[in-house]
Amino acid sequence: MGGAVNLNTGQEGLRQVLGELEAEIMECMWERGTASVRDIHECLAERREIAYTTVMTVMGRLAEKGLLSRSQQGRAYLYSPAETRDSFCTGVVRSVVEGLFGGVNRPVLAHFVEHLSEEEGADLDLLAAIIDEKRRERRSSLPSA
Amino acid sequence: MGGAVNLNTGQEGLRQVLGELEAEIMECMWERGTASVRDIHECLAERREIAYTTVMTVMGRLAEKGLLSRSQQGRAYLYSPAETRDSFCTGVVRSVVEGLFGGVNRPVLAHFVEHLSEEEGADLDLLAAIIDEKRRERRSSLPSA
DNA sequence: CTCGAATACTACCAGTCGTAGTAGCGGCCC
DNA sequence: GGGCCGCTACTACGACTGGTAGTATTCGAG
Repeated sequence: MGGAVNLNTGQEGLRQVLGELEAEIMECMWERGTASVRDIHECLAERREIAYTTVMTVMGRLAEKGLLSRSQQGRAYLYSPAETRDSFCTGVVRSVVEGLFGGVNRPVLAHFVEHLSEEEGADLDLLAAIIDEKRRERRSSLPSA
Repeated sequence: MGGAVNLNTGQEGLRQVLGELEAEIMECMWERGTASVRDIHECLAERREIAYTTVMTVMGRLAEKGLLSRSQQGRAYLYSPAETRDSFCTGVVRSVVEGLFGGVNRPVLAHFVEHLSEEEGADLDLLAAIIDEKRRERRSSLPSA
């Protein structure tokens, strides 16, 4: 799956759904893929003072929430993100849209295209091209189901 | 501006950004356009028991947050939504997307089309049609800039 | 067996939200 | 004019979430 969108905005955006520290930690985790509490603590400690146990607690909560998965590794746990950043963000947006508009469907998309185009009008053509491509792609990869 | 999307999902979705009661109240407000605390209280009281002052407090908070605006009307305040429901929801999604991906731009849209199409594949054609229409519309409404 | 690293448990504080009581203010009716 | 009524402002509190961190416990290595 094309992880094409890697506009790493810092954790500003994650803050919509996560706490400050949680976002920061997830950002670290996505950068590394897999890490121990120690690793993340060291990573954060470079920038600011923070207790090891604080990091541990939050990572635990993150795991509870299903954002991180962990596997016992002898003495320590090894954590890894349950989803890619990309996938996670997409999921967040999806769930917001779903909640707000009752699903991602034609009227919603239409609505969005309309509103987006008011400000990012120029992208409309590009978007059309992309969709066209996807459609063709799809059509050829699904023989006739 | 076409307020075309009126899929009233109840306040499920608003809950992503507002509290339960806040969402419920906003829903009422959007239905009525303008109302006093009394009005909203009566509206809610039909469905459940709730103190007048509770409604007042929350409406006050909503006004503080800028979701409602109010104007003194002799003895009482008259509240009205600062934005339409549609506009509000769109704004929420936009801000989420912006925060998460750093703006609504081509790669993000592309990304979305890609992901959405994985599950709502059928909508792809419709979406394409809509965009096409918008493009044509735009082209004809903008003589030549 | 003992030490040390890592985790688990627990706690505390701040902020938000739902909930609501009480006080105060301004008109209206008598 | 005075008192009552309705409305607002202020205040409060409990639940929950997130940041922060201390203490207890556990488990492997030496």
